[in-house]
Amino acid sequence: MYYFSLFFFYGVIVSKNTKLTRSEIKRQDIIDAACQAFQEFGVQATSMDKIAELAQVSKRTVYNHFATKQALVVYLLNEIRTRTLVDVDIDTTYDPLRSVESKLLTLITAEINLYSCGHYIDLTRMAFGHFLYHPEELKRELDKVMAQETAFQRYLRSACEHKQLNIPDIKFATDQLQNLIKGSCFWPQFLKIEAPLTDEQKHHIATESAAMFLARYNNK
Amino acid sequence: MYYFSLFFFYGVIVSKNTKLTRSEIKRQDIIDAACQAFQEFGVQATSMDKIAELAQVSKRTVYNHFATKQALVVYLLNEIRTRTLVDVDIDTTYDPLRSVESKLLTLITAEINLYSCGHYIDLTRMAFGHFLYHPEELKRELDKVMAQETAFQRYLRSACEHKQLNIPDIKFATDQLQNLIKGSCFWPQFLKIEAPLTDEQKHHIATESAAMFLARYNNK
DNA sequence: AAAAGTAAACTAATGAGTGTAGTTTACTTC
DNA sequence: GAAGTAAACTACACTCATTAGTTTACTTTT
Repeated sequence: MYYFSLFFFYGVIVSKNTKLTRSEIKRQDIIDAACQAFQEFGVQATSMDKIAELAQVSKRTVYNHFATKQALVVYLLNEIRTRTLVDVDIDTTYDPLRSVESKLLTLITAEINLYSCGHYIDLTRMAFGHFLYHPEELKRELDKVMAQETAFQRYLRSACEHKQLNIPDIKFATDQLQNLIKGSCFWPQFLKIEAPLTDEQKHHIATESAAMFLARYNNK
Repeated sequence: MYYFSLFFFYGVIVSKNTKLTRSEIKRQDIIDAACQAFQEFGVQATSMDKIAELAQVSKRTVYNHFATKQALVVYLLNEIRTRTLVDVDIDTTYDPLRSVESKLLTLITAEINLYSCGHYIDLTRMAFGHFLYHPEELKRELDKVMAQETAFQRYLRSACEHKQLNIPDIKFATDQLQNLIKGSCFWPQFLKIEAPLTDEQKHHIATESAAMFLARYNNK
């Protein structure tokens, strides 16, 4: 059972008082159960009866909290996304006191850690099961998640302006760098065909990605 | 309607006589309909009734040709795979008369074309919808498809032995190159979030992937 | 005549969502 | 601390739609 709960307590409620009402506990149980089941079996293959059973709650209670299955799915997608996007707000302007390589490594590592936190993968997996056959909706969902992409772009542009890098097409180069990282850190995890990366592996991928990128675009 | 039939005629039958029996025609209609529906809506969301309707065939006829829905799915996956793997049998030994860059471009282009042929994407999309929540089976299916991966590896090893490239970890470098290509040519197509690539785009990606790879590993 | 196709009605199971009558919980108020 | 109350929970029986797969009685193709 590789699942672990994404939801523990509502911060707000915990802060006012450690005690949760029964209703809140039940709601949480439902959300946990749905989260687990959707991720493990997919949205389609998970019935509301199954969720009720997993949550140890009557089916009627599930419907008291969420009017429809769709509502439950949408709630979860939004909830996980907002919890995932703990905005990786890294300074993206070129700093003459720091080597481009070092800065790039920091940015790459941040990205790898985002992919490794589990929630991000879980979110996209769930979204996929739900949206794989609705490309327009999928595109919309994914766009919301791709905020990080621009961090690279901003820094690369800044470094180019300071003549540290020589990149004819920044958008394209950003994609190349992203592809190097995602191919090793995101997709295999997404497909659950590769075990989670160790810290050494992450570090190796980060340094090698930076090395290849700089070999191509460094302004020597 | 972006679908186009993957199945037209059985080569064998066509060669003996241009005429197909009614049974064979019906069978083909069923296969075409299933193929289309599975790719468009997913296996789960496609009922046998729907397939019969699309194929303009009675439901019983569907069951005369395929005992169960599962049998139909398995048949299609195998059929598409064998049709897709028109083994890209490129020579992978280093040739002193040809630059590494040129040879690499040939290999990369072959790979991009494989991804662009449509069948490959359709196959993996269908396999995914079917196997996303059965990682072990998915892994097995994918492994069968990943024959091309070794072509790069063989050539890179050969070029290393001839001191043309300097690659400490060939498997890792192969993955890097694959990631550069797949990130632009496979995944966006797979997710149907990007229009098919034009020839210029393909060429651009091929040359830039080779350039980045050689910038890193060329033995200058 | 044999093989294959047909429509249509059928079974059995599943799953979303509802209605109901009775029970538990938490929070007053006496 | 006992009694009352409203909200939330429970079990369960129900509707309605869908879907895999079967059966039947009849027709068309080869």
